[in-house]
Amino acid sequence: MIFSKILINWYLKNKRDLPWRNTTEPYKVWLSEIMLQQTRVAQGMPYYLSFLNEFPSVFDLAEASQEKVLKLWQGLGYYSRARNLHETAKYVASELNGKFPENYTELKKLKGVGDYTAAAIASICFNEAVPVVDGNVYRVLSRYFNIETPINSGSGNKEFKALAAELLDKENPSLFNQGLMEFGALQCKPKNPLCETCPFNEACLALKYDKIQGLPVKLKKTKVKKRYFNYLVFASEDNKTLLQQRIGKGIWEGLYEFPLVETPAPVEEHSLISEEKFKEIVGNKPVEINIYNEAPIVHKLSHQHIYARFWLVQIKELKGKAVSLKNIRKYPVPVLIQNFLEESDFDDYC
DNA sequence: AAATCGGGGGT
DNA sequence: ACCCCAGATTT
Repeated sequence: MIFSKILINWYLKNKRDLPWRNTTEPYKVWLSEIMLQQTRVAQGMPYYLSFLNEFPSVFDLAEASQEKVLKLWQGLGYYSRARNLHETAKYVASELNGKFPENYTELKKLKGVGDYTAAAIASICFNEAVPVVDGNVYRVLSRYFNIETPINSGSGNKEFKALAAELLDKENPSLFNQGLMEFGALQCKPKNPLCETCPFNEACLALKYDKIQGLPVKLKKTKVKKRYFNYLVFASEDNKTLLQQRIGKGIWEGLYEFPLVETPAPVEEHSLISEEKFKEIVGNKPVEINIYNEAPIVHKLSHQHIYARFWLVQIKELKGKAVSLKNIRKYPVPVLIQNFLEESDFDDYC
């Protein structure tokens, strides 16, 4: 039997019942695809549901503040997705009268919509015969055809996309694409794939040559950097603190955090208070600071390990943009800060 | 082509 | 510890 036929039969029998599969509304499919980029279904699911609940249409999302969008996105990671999501919603609502583009080429022009996502939306919503190539597709095809081209190389992407396009069932692109991804997620898993019950186990070349473990081939991992964060947690007598929004290119752009003194190495109090950044934040008047966590909290991200220590700064009065502690929950913050707030009950003071 | 951007789960 | 996840964007 032909590849696509077997695949679609497998899919119809084994697919999970997921909320974004009960619709072809571009808004809902787009939302799910953005959220699921580099994100497991189980992790993205509650965010998908809360976003749809809060923003039933693209107009609702467009009208929201960026802070509200980021707050709802908090904990999902890759926050540029949320910023691009919001920007695209505003564009679709105001420039396209709320109607998403209806083909791959036009979809790809939207911010945050790349090769994969444009193909996914085009095929699922509009039955356009364009192949999706995500992590699942790389794995399934590399194994079935015993392809050793690194999947994260320029030629690799082209090769797998061409292969997927060739295999694609042009009559059923939606079923085929979703089937191929679902098959990778449930059957042809990265570790311990279910080859015994696999409908392709007689044709799969990787299984034949006992190369399941070694495929797909992926090039190097970039080295993990270590960073040392010293957060200054102010607390005034009228229950206010200082938060600042991260700006610029780096991590957590747009999220809020306590005033930060980053140092190239771990520091103790005497070194910390002599840092220029510390003086800039605290000012000239001497203040008493107390370490909250002697042992740094290690916050591990895929490309950097952050060693964070929190310093409590009791102060009489905070001027300017001080944040009332009872409002602190409204701000979008990194998980590192969220964890501190929960552990310390810092926001329960008042 | 390589680096950057999160957080969580599986092994 | 390392890898992976319905990748996109910038350098």
